[in-house]
Amino acid sequence: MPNYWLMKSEPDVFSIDQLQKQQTSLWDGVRNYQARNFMMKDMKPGDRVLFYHSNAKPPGVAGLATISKEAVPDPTQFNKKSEYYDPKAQADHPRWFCVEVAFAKKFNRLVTLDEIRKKKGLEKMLVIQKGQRLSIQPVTKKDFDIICKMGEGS
DNA sequence: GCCAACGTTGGC
DNA sequence: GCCAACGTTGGC
Repeated sequence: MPNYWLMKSEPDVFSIDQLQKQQTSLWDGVRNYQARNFMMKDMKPGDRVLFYHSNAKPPGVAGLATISKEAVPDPTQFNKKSEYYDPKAQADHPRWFCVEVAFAKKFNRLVTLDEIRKKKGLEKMLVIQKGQRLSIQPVTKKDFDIICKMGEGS
């Protein structure tokens, strides 16, 4: 049975269109322990993902992805030239992990944060809770399905 | 660009 | 282990 997630990305940095172009991508650069733990411990291949565009105008869910590989050490933590370089990470003791995601589909229309706020039944989604800024969040199947329908509508 | 909310760091 | 200072997120 798959789990359901919402993963945030700033479209200026990495968008659903880029994922579609390259089909798969490591979800690297996550530097938050709670988000890391979701990837390390809870995500497994086949899990479904709402691809959320944050810091966008407007922000919202742009499409769907699927977890294609379980977590591996995030290579950017060892790369001194990367903005995600972490001097405290050691090769034999990595600190950060990332899963691989595969493109699934781009919605016909963006499901905006504003619509999610107003939609009956989605009141409990973490993404609309005040102060919630975790970049990877668990989602219920019910909420996942509602968002999918909204994204496929006209 | 502002800033509320939250996470992390580091001195003690 | 506390907590002030600082950094980041992300909507607006």
